[in-house]
Amino acid sequence: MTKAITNKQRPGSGTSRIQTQNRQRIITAALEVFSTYGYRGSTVAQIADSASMSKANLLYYFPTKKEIYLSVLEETLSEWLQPLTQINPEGDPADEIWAYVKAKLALSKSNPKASRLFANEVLQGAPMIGNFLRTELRELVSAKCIVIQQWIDQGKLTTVSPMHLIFFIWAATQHYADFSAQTQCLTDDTENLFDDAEHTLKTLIFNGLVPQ
Amino acid sequence: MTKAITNKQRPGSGTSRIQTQNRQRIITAALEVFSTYGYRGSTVAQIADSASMSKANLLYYFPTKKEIYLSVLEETLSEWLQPLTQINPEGDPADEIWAYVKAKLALSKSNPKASRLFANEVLQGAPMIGNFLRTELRELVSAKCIVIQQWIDQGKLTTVSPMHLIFFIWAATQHYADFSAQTQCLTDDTENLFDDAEHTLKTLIFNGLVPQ
DNA sequence: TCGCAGCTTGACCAACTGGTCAACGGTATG
DNA sequence: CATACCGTTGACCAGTTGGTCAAGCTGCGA
Repeated sequence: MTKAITNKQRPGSGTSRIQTQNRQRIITAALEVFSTYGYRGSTVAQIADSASMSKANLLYYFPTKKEIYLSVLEETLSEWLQPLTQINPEGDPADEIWAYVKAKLALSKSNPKASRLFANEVLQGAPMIGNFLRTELRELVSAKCIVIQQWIDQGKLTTVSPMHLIFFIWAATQHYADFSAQTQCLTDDTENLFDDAEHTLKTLIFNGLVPQ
Repeated sequence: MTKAITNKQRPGSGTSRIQTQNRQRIITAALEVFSTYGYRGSTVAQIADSASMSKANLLYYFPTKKEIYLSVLEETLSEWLQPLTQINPEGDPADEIWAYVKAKLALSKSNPKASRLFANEVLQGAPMIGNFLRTELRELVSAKCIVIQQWIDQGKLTTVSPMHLIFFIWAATQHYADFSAQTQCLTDDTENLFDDAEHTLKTLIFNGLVPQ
Protein backbone atom coordinates (compact mmCIF):
# COMPACT_ATOMS: atom_id res chain seq x y z
CA MET A 1 0.00 0.00 0.00
CA THR A 2 2.99 2.28 0.13
CA LYS A 3 2.95 2.99 -3.58
CA ALA A 4 -0.60 4.21 -4.01
CA ILE A 5 -1.03 3.81 -7.74
CA THR A 6 1.64 2.28 -9.90
CA ASN A 7 1.12 3.83 -13.30
CA LYS A 8 0.56 0.55 -15.04
CA GLN A 9 -0.50 2.01 -18.38
CA ARG A 10 2.10 4.52 -19.50
CA PRO A 11 5.68 3.50 -19.03
CA GLY A 12 6.48 7.13 -19.73
CA SER A 13 7.69 8.12 -16.31
CA GLY A 14 9.64 4.92 -15.69
CA THR A 15 13.25 4.65 -16.80
CA SER A 16 14.08 0.97 -16.56
CA ARG A 17 16.94 -0.44 -18.57
CA ILE A 18 14.61 -2.30 -20.92
CA GLN A 19 12.49 0.79 -21.42
CA THR A 20 15.21 3.18 -22.53
CA GLN A 21 16.66 0.45 -24.71
CA ASN A 22 13.39 -0.37 -26.46
CA ARG A 23 12.43 3.28 -26.81
CA GLN A 24 15.65 3.90 -28.67
CA ARG A 25 15.11 0.87 -30.86
CA ILE A 26 11.64 2.17 -31.76
CA ILE A 27 12.87 5.69 -32.46
CA THR A 28 15.56 4.36 -34.77
CA ALA A 29 13.10 2.15 -36.63
CA ALA A 30 10.54 4.95 -36.82
CA LEU A 31 13.11 7.35 -38.31
CA GLU A 32 13.91 4.74 -40.94
CA VAL A 33 10.25 4.29 -41.90
CA PHE A 34 8.88 7.83 -41.48
CA SER A 35 11.80 9.37 -43.37
CA THR A 36 11.05 7.11 -46.31
CA TYR A 37 7.26 7.20 -46.52
CA GLY A 38 6.18 10.27 -44.55
CA TYR A 39 3.69 10.20 -41.73
CA ARG A 40 0.58 9.11 -43.59
CA GLY A 41 2.42 6.69 -45.81
CA SER A 42 3.95 4.80 -42.90
CA THR A 43 2.29 2.09 -40.81
CA VAL A 44 2.95 1.09 -37.23
CA ALA A 45 3.28 -2.52 -38.41
CA GLN A 46 6.18 -1.42 -40.63
CA ILE A 47 7.87 0.31 -37.75
CA ALA A 48 7.34 -2.66 -35.47
CA ASP A 49 8.81 -4.93 -38.13
CA SER A 50 11.79 -2.65 -38.60
CA ALA A 51 12.31 -2.69 -34.82
CA SER A 52 11.93 -6.49 -34.68
CA MET A 53 9.12 -6.10 -32.19
CA SER A 54 5.44 -6.98 -32.07
CA LYS A 55 3.06 -4.18 -32.95
CA ALA A 56 1.31 -4.55 -29.60
CA ASN A 57 4.59 -4.19 -27.76
CA LEU A 58 5.50 -1.09 -29.73
CA LEU A 59 2.17 0.45 -28.78
CA TYR A 60 2.96 -0.36 -25.16
CA TYR A 61 5.80 2.17 -25.30
CA PHE A 62 4.19 4.76 -27.56
CA PRO A 63 0.39 4.80 -27.24
CA THR A 64 -0.27 6.19 -30.73
CA LYS A 65 1.39 6.45 -34.12
CA LYS A 66 1.35 10.22 -33.78
CA GLU A 67 3.25 10.06 -30.52
CA ILE A 68 6.00 8.00 -32.15
CA TYR A 69 6.23 10.49 -34.96
CA LEU A 70 6.46 13.48 -32.66
CA SER A 71 9.12 11.78 -30.57
CA VAL A 72 11.27 11.09 -33.62
CA LEU A 73 10.85 14.66 -34.81
CA GLU A 74 11.79 16.10 -31.45
CA GLU A 75 14.79 13.81 -31.07
CA THR A 76 16.07 14.82 -34.50
CA LEU A 77 15.26 18.53 -34.58
CA SER A 78 17.87 19.74 -32.14
CA GLU A 79 20.67 17.92 -33.93
CA TRP A 80 19.50 19.31 -37.22
CA LEU A 81 19.41 22.94 -36.15
CA GLN A 82 22.51 22.90 -34.01
CA PRO A 83 24.90 24.16 -36.72
CA LEU A 84 22.84 27.32 -37.19
CA THR A 85 23.15 28.18 -33.50
CA GLN A 86 26.91 27.82 -33.83
CA ILE A 87 27.28 30.83 -36.14
CA ASN A 88 29.44 33.22 -34.17
CA PRO A 89 28.81 36.98 -34.60
CA GLU A 90 32.39 37.68 -33.46
CA GLY A 91 33.97 35.43 -36.07
CA ASP A 92 35.04 36.22 -39.60
CA PRO A 93 31.89 36.36 -41.77
CA ALA A 94 33.22 34.27 -44.65
CA ASP A 95 34.67 31.69 -42.27
CA GLU A 96 31.48 31.48 -40.25
CA ILE A 97 29.23 31.07 -43.28
CA TRP A 98 31.49 28.49 -44.79
CA ALA A 99 31.73 26.55 -41.55
CA TYR A 100 27.95 26.51 -41.47
CA VAL A 101 27.72 25.23 -45.04
CA LYS A 102 30.25 22.51 -44.29
CA ALA A 103 28.45 21.49 -41.13
CA LYS A 104 25.11 21.23 -42.92
CA LEU A 105 26.68 19.27 -45.75
CA ALA A 106 28.28 16.90 -43.25
CA LEU A 107 24.93 16.34 -41.56
CA SER A 108 23.29 15.60 -44.89
CA LYS A 109 25.93 12.99 -45.50
CA SER A 110 25.97 11.43 -42.03
CA ASN A 111 22.24 11.54 -41.31
CA PRO A 112 20.26 11.87 -44.54
CA LYS A 113 17.25 10.21 -42.92
CA ALA A 114 16.82 13.11 -40.52
CA SER A 115 16.81 15.48 -43.48
CA ARG A 116 14.23 13.41 -45.31
CA LEU A 117 12.07 13.22 -42.22
CA PHE A 118 11.80 17.02 -42.12
CA ALA A 119 11.51 17.25 -45.86
CA ASN A 120 8.49 14.95 -45.80
CA GLU A 121 6.94 16.85 -42.92
CA VAL A 122 7.41 20.29 -44.46
CA LEU A 123 6.54 19.10 -47.96
CA GLN A 124 3.17 17.95 -46.63
CA GLY A 125 2.50 21.36 -45.14
CA ALA A 126 4.25 20.94 -41.78
CA PRO A 127 1.00 19.82 -40.08
CA MET A 128 2.83 18.74 -36.92
CA ILE A 129 5.68 21.22 -36.58
CA GLY A 130 3.98 24.26 -38.09
CA ASN A 131 3.80 25.90 -34.71
CA PHE A 132 7.46 25.21 -34.02
CA LEU A 133 8.41 26.80 -37.32
CA ARG A 134 6.34 29.90 -36.58
CA THR A 135 7.83 30.43 -33.10
CA GLU A 136 11.12 28.85 -32.10
CA LEU A 137 12.68 28.39 -35.53
CA ARG A 138 11.56 31.82 -36.64
CA GLU A 139 13.19 33.39 -33.60
CA LEU A 140 16.46 31.54 -34.16
CA VAL A 141 16.56 32.42 -37.85
CA SER A 142 15.66 36.06 -37.21
CA ALA A 143 18.53 36.38 -34.77
CA LYS A 144 20.99 34.96 -37.27
CA CYS A 145 19.63 37.20 -40.02
CA ILE A 146 20.46 40.22 -37.88
CA VAL A 147 24.01 38.99 -37.52
CA ILE A 148 24.36 38.48 -41.24
CA GLN A 149 22.84 41.89 -41.94
CA GLN A 150 25.43 43.50 -39.69
CA TRP A 151 28.20 41.79 -41.60
CA ILE A 152 26.69 43.13 -44.81
CA ASP A 153 26.42 46.63 -43.34
CA GLN A 154 30.09 46.43 -42.41
CA GLY A 155 30.87 45.67 -46.04
CA LYS A 156 32.17 42.21 -45.24
CA LEU A 157 29.58 40.43 -47.39
CA THR A 158 27.87 41.44 -50.62
CA THR A 159 24.37 42.82 -50.32
CA VAL A 160 21.99 39.88 -50.23
CA SER A 161 18.84 39.08 -48.27
CA PRO A 162 20.13 37.21 -45.19
CA MET A 163 16.94 35.17 -45.05
CA HIS A 164 17.27 34.03 -48.62
CA LEU A 165 20.95 33.34 -48.15
CA ILE A 166 19.99 30.93 -45.39
CA PHE A 167 17.33 29.38 -47.62
CA PHE A 168 19.94 28.84 -50.33
CA ILE A 169 22.30 27.16 -47.93
CA TRP A 170 19.54 24.91 -46.65
CA ALA A 171 18.41 24.06 -50.16
CA ALA A 172 21.87 23.41 -51.54
CA THR A 173 23.06 21.24 -48.68
CA GLN A 174 19.91 19.27 -47.91
CA HIS A 175 19.36 18.57 -51.59
CA TYR A 176 21.95 15.80 -51.43
CA ALA A 177 20.10 14.07 -48.62
CA ASP A 178 16.51 14.66 -49.70
CA PHE A 179 16.97 13.88 -53.37
CA SER A 180 19.73 11.31 -53.11
CA ALA A 181 17.60 8.93 -55.19
CA GLN A 182 18.01 11.44 -58.00
CA THR A 183 21.62 12.50 -57.49
CA GLN A 184 22.63 8.83 -57.27
CA CYS A 185 20.94 8.15 -60.60
CA LEU A 186 22.61 11.04 -62.39
CA THR A 187 26.11 10.94 -60.98
CA ASP A 188 28.85 8.55 -62.06
CA ASP A 189 31.28 9.31 -59.29
CA THR A 190 29.04 8.71 -56.29
CA GLU A 191 32.14 8.03 -54.22
CA ASN A 192 33.20 11.68 -54.10
CA LEU A 193 29.70 13.13 -54.34
CA PHE A 194 29.88 15.23 -51.22
CA ASP A 195 33.46 16.35 -51.82
CA ASP A 196 32.55 17.52 -55.31
CA ALA A 197 29.45 19.24 -54.00
CA GLU A 198 31.48 21.01 -51.35
CA HIS A 199 34.05 22.19 -53.86
CA THR A 200 31.47 23.48 -56.31
CA LEU A 201 29.53 25.17 -53.57
CA LYS A 202 32.67 26.86 -52.29
CA THR A 203 33.53 28.20 -55.72
CA LEU A 204 30.01 29.46 -56.26
CA ILE A 205 29.64 31.13 -52.91
CA PHE A 206 33.03 32.79 -52.85
CA ASN A 207 33.81 33.51 -56.49
CA GLY A 208 30.46 33.49 -58.24
CA LEU A 209 29.95 31.79 -61.55
CA VAL A 210 31.51 34.36 -63.86
CA PRO A 211 35.25 35.05 -63.85
CA GLN A 212 35.94 38.64 -62.84
CA MET B 1 -22.39 -7.34 -85.53
CA THR B 2 -20.32 -4.88 -87.48
CA LYS B 3 -18.30 -3.74 -84.52
CA ALA B 4 -17.02 -7.06 -83.26
CA ILE B 5 -16.03 -6.13 -79.75
CA THR B 6 -16.73 -2.71 -78.34
CA ASN B 7 -14.09 -2.17 -75.68
CA LYS B 8 -16.59 -1.64 -72.96
CA GLN B 9 -14.10 -1.69 -70.12
CA ARG B 10 -11.34 0.82 -70.84
CA PRO B 11 -12.44 4.19 -72.10
CA GLY B 12 -8.75 4.72 -72.86
CA SER B 13 -8.96 4.64 -76.62
CA GLY B 14 -12.13 6.72 -76.82
CA THR B 15 -11.93 10.50 -76.98
CA SER B 16 -15.45 11.70 -76.33
CA ARG B 17 -16.04 15.21 -75.05
CA ILE B 18 -17.04 14.01 -71.60
CA GLN B 19 -14.04 11.72 -71.41
CA THR B 20 -11.35 14.30 -72.08
CA GLN B 21 -13.11 16.70 -69.76
CA ASN B 22 -13.37 14.25 -66.86
CA ARG B 23 -9.86 12.94 -67.37
CA GLN B 24 -8.54 16.47 -67.00
CA ARG B 25 -10.65 17.03 -63.89
CA ILE B 26 -9.22 13.86 -62.36
CA ILE B 27 -5.63 14.75 -63.25
CA THR B 28 -6.03 18.17 -61.66
CA ALA B 29 -7.53 16.71 -58.49
CA ALA B 30 -4.89 13.99 -58.36
CA LEU B 31 -2.07 16.52 -58.65
CA GLU B 32 -3.60 18.42 -55.76
CA VAL B 33 -3.78 15.33 -53.55
CA PHE B 34 -0.62 13.44 -54.58
CA SER B 35 1.54 16.56 -54.35
CA THR B 36 0.40 17.05 -50.78
CA TYR B 37 0.47 13.52 -49.37
CA GLY B 38 2.65 11.51 -51.74
CA TYR B 39 1.57 8.29 -53.38
CA ARG B 40 1.11 6.08 -50.34
CA GLY B 41 -0.37 8.83 -48.22
CA SER B 42 -3.12 9.62 -50.72
CA THR B 43 -6.40 7.77 -51.18
CA VAL B 44 -8.55 7.44 -54.27
CA ALA B 45 -11.53 8.58 -52.20
CA GLN B 46 -9.66 11.85 -51.51
CA ILE B 47 -8.98 12.35 -55.19
CA ALA B 48 -12.58 11.56 -56.11
CA ASP B 49 -13.77 14.04 -53.50
CA SER B 50 -11.40 16.70 -54.79
CA ALA B 51 -12.70 16.06 -58.31
CA SER B 52 -16.34 16.15 -57.11
CA MET B 53 -16.89 12.70 -58.52
CA SER B 54 -17.82 9.32 -57.11
CA LYS B 55 -14.96 6.93 -56.44
CA ALA B 56 -16.51 4.35 -58.75
CA ASN B 57 -16.70 6.85 -61.57
CA LEU B 58 -13.11 7.88 -61.11
CA LEU B 59 -12.07 4.24 -61.36
CA TYR B 60 -14.05 4.04 -64.57
CA TYR B 61 -11.55 6.40 -66.18
CA PHE B 62 -8.39 5.20 -64.46
CA PRO B 63 -8.54 1.53 -63.51
CA THR B 64 -6.06 1.78 -60.61
CA LYS B 65 -4.61 4.33 -58.22
CA LYS B 66 -1.18 3.68 -59.69
CA GLU B 67 -2.41 4.52 -63.17
CA ILE B 68 -3.74 7.87 -61.99
CA TYR B 69 -0.42 8.61 -60.34
CA LEU B 70 1.61 7.72 -63.41
CA SER B 71 -0.64 9.83 -65.61
CA VAL B 72 -0.19 12.88 -63.40
CA LEU B 73 3.56 12.35 -63.31
CA GLU B 74 3.81 12.02 -67.07
CA GLU B 75 1.58 15.03 -67.67
CA THR B 76 3.75 17.15 -65.38
CA LEU B 77 7.22 15.88 -66.19
CA SER B 78 7.60 17.41 -69.62
CA GLU B 79 6.56 20.86 -68.41
CA TRP B 80 8.98 20.58 -65.53
CA LEU B 81 12.02 19.65 -67.60
CA GLN B 82 11.33 21.93 -70.53
CA PRO B 83 13.51 24.84 -69.31
CA LEU B 84 16.57 22.61 -69.18
CA THR B 85 16.15 21.63 -72.83
CA GLN B 86 16.01 25.33 -73.69
CA ILE B 87 19.62 26.00 -72.71
CA ASN B 88 21.26 27.09 -75.94
CA PRO B 89 24.93 26.12 -76.53
CA GLU B 90 25.28 29.02 -78.95
CA GLY B 91 24.08 31.63 -76.48
CA ASP B 92 26.06 33.64 -73.96
CA PRO B 93 26.86 31.34 -71.02
CA ALA B 94 25.90 33.76 -68.26
CA ASP B 95 22.69 34.73 -70.06
CA GLU B 96 21.73 31.12 -70.71
CA ILE B 97 22.33 30.01 -67.12
CA TRP B 98 20.47 32.97 -65.74
CA ALA B 99 17.54 32.44 -68.10
CA TYR B 100 17.39 28.86 -66.86
CA VAL B 101 17.39 29.93 -63.22
CA LYS B 102 14.64 32.45 -63.88
CA ALA B 103 12.55 29.91 -65.78
CA LYS B 104 12.85 27.36 -62.96
CA LEU B 105 12.00 29.97 -60.37
CA ALA B 106 8.97 31.03 -62.38
CA LEU B 107 7.79 27.44 -62.58
CA SER B 108 8.19 27.02 -58.83
CA LYS B 109 5.99 30.04 -58.38
CA SER B 110 3.35 29.21 -60.97
CA ASN B 111 3.11 25.47 -60.39
CA PRO B 112 4.48 24.56 -56.96
CA LYS B 113 2.31 21.45 -56.85
CA ALA B 114 4.20 19.93 -59.75
CA SER B 115 7.43 20.50 -57.88
CA ARG B 116 6.04 18.91 -54.73
CA LEU B 117 4.75 15.95 -56.68
CA PHE B 118 8.28 15.14 -57.87
CA ALA B 119 9.78 16.00 -54.52
CA ASN B 120 7.52 13.45 -52.84
CA GLU B 121 8.30 10.86 -55.46
CA VAL B 122 12.07 11.31 -55.33
CA LEU B 123 12.12 11.73 -51.56
CA GLN B 124 10.52 8.32 -51.24
CA GLY B 125 13.19 6.76 -53.41
CA ALA B 126 11.70 7.41 -56.85
CA PRO B 127 9.98 4.00 -56.92
CA MET B 128 7.94 4.88 -60.02
CA ILE B 129 10.23 7.13 -62.04
CA GLY B 130 13.57 5.59 -61.08
CA ASN B 131 13.94 4.14 -64.54
CA PHE B 132 13.15 7.47 -66.17
CA LEU B 133 15.80 9.16 -64.03
CA ARG B 134 18.41 6.57 -64.98
CA THR B 135 17.76 6.81 -68.72
CA GLU B 136 16.02 9.83 -70.23
CA LEU B 137 16.78 12.42 -67.57
CA ARG B 138 20.36 11.23 -67.26
CA GLU B 139 20.85 11.60 -70.98
CA LEU B 140 19.38 15.09 -71.02
CA VAL B 141 21.47 16.22 -68.06
CA SER B 142 24.64 14.69 -69.44
CA ALA B 143 24.18 16.58 -72.70
CA LYS B 144 23.76 19.86 -70.87
CA CYS B 145 26.76 19.15 -68.66
CA ILE B 146 28.89 18.84 -71.78
CA VAL B 147 27.70 22.25 -72.93
CA ILE B 148 28.51 23.81 -69.58
CA GLN B 149 31.90 22.11 -69.50
CA GLN B 150 32.71 23.63 -72.90
CA TRP B 151 31.82 27.06 -71.59
CA ILE B 152 34.15 26.47 -68.66
CA ASP B 153 36.93 25.27 -70.96
CA GLN B 154 36.50 28.47 -72.97
CA GLY B 155 37.04 30.44 -69.76
CA LYS B 156 33.55 31.88 -69.83
CA LEU B 157 32.57 30.35 -66.50
CA THR B 158 34.57 29.61 -63.37
CA THR B 159 35.67 26.03 -62.88
CA VAL B 160 32.82 24.16 -61.23
CA SER B 161 31.32 20.72 -61.65
CA PRO B 162 28.53 21.22 -64.23
CA MET B 163 26.48 18.46 -62.63
CA HIS B 164 26.65 20.04 -59.22
CA LEU B 165 25.91 23.46 -60.68
CA ILE B 166 22.67 22.01 -62.06
CA PHE B 167 21.94 20.39 -58.70
CA PHE B 168 22.49 23.72 -57.04
CA ILE B 169 20.08 25.48 -59.38
CA TRP B 170 17.46 22.79 -58.91
CA ALA B 171 17.82 22.93 -55.15
CA ALA B 172 17.75 26.70 -54.88
CA THR B 173 14.75 27.20 -57.16
CA GLN B 174 12.57 24.26 -56.15
CA HIS B 175 13.13 24.99 -52.49
CA TYR B 176 10.53 27.74 -52.66
CA ALA B 177 7.91 25.36 -53.98
CA ASP B 178 8.77 22.25 -51.99
CA PHE B 179 9.29 23.94 -48.65
CA SER B 180 6.85 26.79 -49.01
CA ALA B 181 5.25 25.75 -45.71
CA GLN B 182 8.57 26.69 -44.14
CA THR B 183 9.47 29.78 -46.13
CA GLN B 184 5.98 31.17 -45.54
CA CYS B 185 6.42 30.70 -41.80
CA LEU B 186 9.79 32.44 -41.66
CA THR B 187 9.29 35.31 -44.07
CA ASP B 188 7.50 38.56 -43.32
CA ASP B 189 7.32 39.86 -46.83
CA THR B 190 5.69 36.92 -48.56
CA GLU B 191 4.43 39.30 -51.24
CA ASN B 192 7.86 39.75 -52.81
CA LEU B 193 9.21 36.34 -51.87
CA PHE B 194 10.15 35.26 -55.37
CA ASP B 195 11.49 38.66 -56.38
CA ASP B 196 13.75 38.74 -53.33
CA ALA B 197 14.84 35.17 -54.00
CA GLU B 198 15.66 36.03 -57.59
CA HIS B 199 17.67 39.06 -56.60
CA THR B 200 19.64 37.23 -53.94
CA LEU B 201 20.27 34.31 -56.24
CA LYS B 202 21.52 36.61 -58.98
CA THR B 203 23.95 38.30 -56.63
CA LEU B 204 25.18 34.96 -55.34
CA ILE B 205 25.67 33.33 -58.70
CA PHE B 206 27.29 36.28 -60.43
CA ASN B 207 29.20 38.06 -57.69
CA GLY B 208 29.69 35.46 -55.01
CA LEU B 209 29.20 36.22 -51.38
CA VAL B 210 32.42 38.06 -50.64
CA PRO B 211 33.16 41.50 -52.12
CA GLN B 212 36.22 41.33 -54.36
C1' DT C 1 14.20 -19.25 -4.61
C1' DC C 2 9.80 -16.70 -4.65
C1' DG C 3 6.51 -13.19 -5.94
C1' DC C 4 5.09 -9.56 -8.46
C1' DA C 5 5.50 -5.42 -11.26
C1' DG C 6 6.65 -4.70 -15.63
C1' DC C 7 7.31 -6.66 -20.41
C1' DT C 8 5.38 -9.21 -24.43
C1' DT C 9 2.08 -11.04 -27.51
C1' DG C 10 -1.78 -13.39 -30.36
C1' DA C 11 -6.32 -12.64 -31.12
C1' DC C 12 -9.48 -9.36 -31.91
C1' DC C 13 -12.11 -4.94 -33.41
C1' DA C 14 -14.09 -1.11 -35.96
C1' DA C 15 -12.77 1.98 -39.46
C1' DC C 16 -10.78 2.51 -43.76
C1' DT C 17 -8.33 0.92 -48.08
C1' DG C 18 -8.31 -0.07 -53.31
C1' DG C 19 -11.21 -2.14 -56.33
C1' DT C 20 -15.67 -4.67 -58.45
C1' DC C 21 -20.28 -4.97 -60.18
C1' DA C 22 -25.00 -4.85 -61.44
C1' DA C 23 -28.16 -1.57 -62.32
C1' DC C 24 -29.67 2.90 -63.48
C1' DG C 25 -29.39 7.57 -66.03
C1' DG C 26 -27.92 10.36 -70.20
C1' DT C 27 -27.06 11.33 -74.90
C1' DA C 28 -25.85 11.12 -79.62
C1' DT C 29 -27.35 9.03 -83.77
C1' DG C 30 -30.58 6.88 -86.91
C1' DC D 1 -38.53 9.19 -80.57
C1' DA D 2 -36.28 4.69 -80.22
C1' DT D 3 -32.21 2.44 -78.99
C1' DA D 4 -27.65 1.22 -78.11
C1' DC D 5 -23.73 2.53 -76.08
C1' DC D 6 -21.49 5.67 -72.77
C1' DG D 7 -21.41 7.66 -68.15
C1' DT D 8 -22.57 7.27 -63.22
C1' DT D 9 -23.37 5.35 -58.87
C1' DG D 10 -24.57 2.85 -54.31
C1' DA D 11 -23.73 -1.35 -52.42
C1' DC D 12 -20.48 -4.48 -51.67
C1' DC D 13 -15.89 -7.17 -50.97
C1' DA D 14 -11.47 -8.75 -49.18
C1' DG D 15 -7.40 -6.95 -47.25
C1' DT D 16 -5.20 -3.44 -44.32
C1' DT D 17 -5.19 0.16 -40.85
C1' DG D 18 -4.47 2.02 -35.92
C1' DG D 19 -5.47 0.50 -31.64
C1' DT D 20 -7.30 -2.74 -27.47
C1' DC D 21 -7.13 -6.48 -24.23
C1' DA D 22 -6.71 -10.52 -21.54
C1' DA D 23 -3.47 -13.67 -20.77
C1' DG D 24 1.23 -15.38 -20.48
C1' DC D 25 6.19 -14.50 -19.72
C1' DT D 26 10.44 -12.39 -17.60
C1' DG D 27 13.63 -9.91 -14.92
C1' DC D 28 14.66 -8.35 -10.47
C1' DG D 29 14.50 -7.23 -5.54
C1' DA D 30 13.67 -9.65 -1.12
